[in-house]
Amino acid sequence: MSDTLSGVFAALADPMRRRLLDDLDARPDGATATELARAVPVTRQAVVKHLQVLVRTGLAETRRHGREVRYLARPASARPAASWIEERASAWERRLDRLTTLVGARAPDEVAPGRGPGSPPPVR
Amino acid sequence: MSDTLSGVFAALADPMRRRLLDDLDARPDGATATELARAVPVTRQAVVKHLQVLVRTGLAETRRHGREVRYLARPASARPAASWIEERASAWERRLDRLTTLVGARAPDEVAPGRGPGSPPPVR
DNA sequence: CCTTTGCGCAACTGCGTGGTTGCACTATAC
DNA sequence: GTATAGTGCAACCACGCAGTTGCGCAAAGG
Repeated sequence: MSDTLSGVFAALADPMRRRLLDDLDARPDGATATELARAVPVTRQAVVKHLQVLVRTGLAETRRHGREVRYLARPASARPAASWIEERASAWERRLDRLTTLVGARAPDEVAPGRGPGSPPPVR
Repeated sequence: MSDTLSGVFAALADPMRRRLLDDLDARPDGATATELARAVPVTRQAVVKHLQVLVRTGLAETRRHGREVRYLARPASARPAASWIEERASAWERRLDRLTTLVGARAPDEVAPGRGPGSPPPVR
């Protein structure tokens, strides 16, 4: 999972982590692990681990104030993940459109020149 | 993890699964597990398991033709996940905007959306 | 008929990880 | 000073999962 995309997806796959991220997102000046742990049915240590995952994937960052460590949300780091999904989904929809227009045109011989080089659309 | 959002995120967290999804996405009429397994350095069984995960989360569907089972991509099922991210990211940016205007408008050249995680805005 | 090919099921292993407990350390409060 | 949170580190356990191997079975193709 050294790949950053996998990291983001994996981080967001855990409901607890999404919950913490939301909690963090609601506090403009962040929160400490112990604060967050009070609102959640797990140990502070567990919360810390989750926060470390978020930090490691860039979804959160830390800032020290005296002896306490405040965590801040950085949801923008998840944008590439959202883009990945969106690319596939829209590509699929484009293909669907092409297909339906093709069927509607009911003329296999006047098929439009495929997209790009190397990938002709052999509808089989 | 019975929650569907977690399922989608978890499914996409695996590079192999994303790879298979892309491979599937490239074939308009789907592909069988054995076909996909030929292009990938793992067993057919492993591919089948991955495909089952994709089906279970709605990211793919199956269709039987005779004795073979073709898998089709359904990337649109991941849209809710993308939306989840996008909501948080944009909310965070709104908050940032509010903050910067509050601090004093002399700021940042750009707070525009759509950049990678590598260049965090100058939150100071 | 028999052979081949592809699918499905089950068991097993290795590893990552969510969660816990316990303890040591350090900065604040009294 | 002492007491009191708050943080960090480490060991440990349970569970899930990616991946493998092995086998059985059904559908095509001779």
